[in-house]
This record gives sequence, structure tokens and C-alpha cells, in this order.
Amino acid sequence: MPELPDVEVYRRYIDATSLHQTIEDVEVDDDKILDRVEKGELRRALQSRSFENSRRHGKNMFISLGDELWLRLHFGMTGDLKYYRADGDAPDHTRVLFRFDSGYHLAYICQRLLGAVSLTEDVDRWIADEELGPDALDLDRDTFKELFRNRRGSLKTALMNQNVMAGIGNVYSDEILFQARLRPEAKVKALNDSDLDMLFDVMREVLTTAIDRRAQPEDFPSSYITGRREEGAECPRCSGTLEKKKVSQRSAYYCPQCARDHGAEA
DNA sequence: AGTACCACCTGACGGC
DNA sequence: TGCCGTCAGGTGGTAC
Repeated sequence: MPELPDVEVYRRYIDATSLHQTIEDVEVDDDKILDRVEKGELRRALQSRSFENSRRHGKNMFISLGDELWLRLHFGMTGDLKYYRADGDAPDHTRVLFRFDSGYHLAYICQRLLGAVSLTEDVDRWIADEELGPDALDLDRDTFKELFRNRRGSLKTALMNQNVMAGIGNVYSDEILFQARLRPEAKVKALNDSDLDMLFDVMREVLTTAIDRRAQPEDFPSSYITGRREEGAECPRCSGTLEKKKVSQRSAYYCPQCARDHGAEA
């Protein structure tokens, strides 16, 4: 699930559960999850320190350990977190386990091992090195319009490109385009200035709504398609039927009936 | 700058 | 029951 809203919910979860407790130990279940850091190095770096605060950029979460050191978590397709007490309660696919002196644990879960855990001393520099675009909820209207102004290719591809803007993935790009009544394969170039204004507003609205609803699709407004991602599902806006098609190698769901063909005309 | 395709992983599901 | 292809909300590399 982990796109921007999900990761923001995880970040708040960390803030609500895991700050200011001494880390007694760090257990790594599978080295594949570690990115440019050794198991022992991670352990030594975190032991007897504590999580002090958190940041998010796109789909990445950063947790400060004080003294210019940050733990970075990326959740891949199947990442999750769980804070719990009893020793035996580690969830399936726990890949990294943080043990606190309070007796509680924080589990970083990642079934498919497509996530990543790493350390960095400078978050802004890490973001720059990765060439990530600005966070999708952090950028202003003019920056957004500028990023989209001279872009070729389809809307969905542009929205999901982390180098353009960070945080939006397959599901939320579909939701944003659905709410904007635009087709996923429509060309960015076909959008005029007011379309871009509208798309920016819709993007913010969708992301903030998702965060407000704790990124739980079943709690989303009934006008949303997230949570009804299957071929043949009824369009919540018209009498149409949702269709699925591949756009930039990913499954895009959209309503062919009430989405505009492109953004050229109003 | 785009796109297409493959690879990295695990697990669930449907068809035979 | 087993095997097999396909698919899944992510990213990175390569080739065109």
C-alpha cells in the first residue's frame, strides 16, 4: 500500500508510539532489506540511542537518531509497521525488529523484500542524490505547473515519476486522475493552464483526504475508486463500468465514460 | 526525455 | 492435491 498517504500515516504512527525510548537492540531477519549498510553497522549505530523525530519525503520515511544520523525506511509494495509489547507477537515477515527498553517492539514488516532500510547523515542530501522530485504535498502550485509544463508522455506516467514529484504511485495516480476526470493515458501536453491548476487542486485534495482517512480505502468518500479496483466495478460517478488497461507497465483503472479524452478542451 | 522490457522478491488465485 | 501462469499499491537498469 505504501504511497505518500500510507507512509504519512506510518510516520504519525511512529511519532505516536516509538519516540524517546532507548533502543536496546536491532534484529535483522533478512539482509536483502538493507541498503548500503551492514547488519552489525546498523545495530551499533542504533543501540542505546532513541528515535527523536520523523520526516517524510515522498514514499520515504526518515527517523532522526540525533547527532546527524537518520534511519530511512522505504516500504516497497508490501511494507508495514507494527508496535507491540509481547515478545511472541512479531508479525509474519518482520524483517527488522527494534527492541526498546520499555519492553515494546517496533517491527518493520516487508513480505516481498522490495523495501529498503538504510542510514543517512543528511536527509536533504540523500534526497538530492536520489534525484527525487519535490514531495507531492510539499510543492506549491507554480512548481507543480512548471514540472508538468514541458513534459511529454502520459499523465499517469508523469504523476508516478518520483524524479518529477515524489510520493504518488499506481493507486493514487488513478484516484487523482479519476477525480480530475482525466484518462490515465492522456498526454500531459494536452492540458492547458487551467487544467493544470485543477489537477494540482485535485492532487492535494485526494492526498489530504486519504491521510485524513488514515489511508484506509474503506473509509474513503463514496466518490472514490480506490478500494474498487477491479474490472467491471461500477463507476461511483456515472452509470459506467471501470476498465483496466496497462499504462507504463502498470494496471490503470479508470472510467471510460465520464473521463475526458484529453485535456485540450474544457 | 520517453518507453519497453527485464529483474528483484513472495504469495495468492484461478485454470487444468 | 499439484503445477503453472498471472498478478500484486515499488524501484532500478538497460536498450532503443
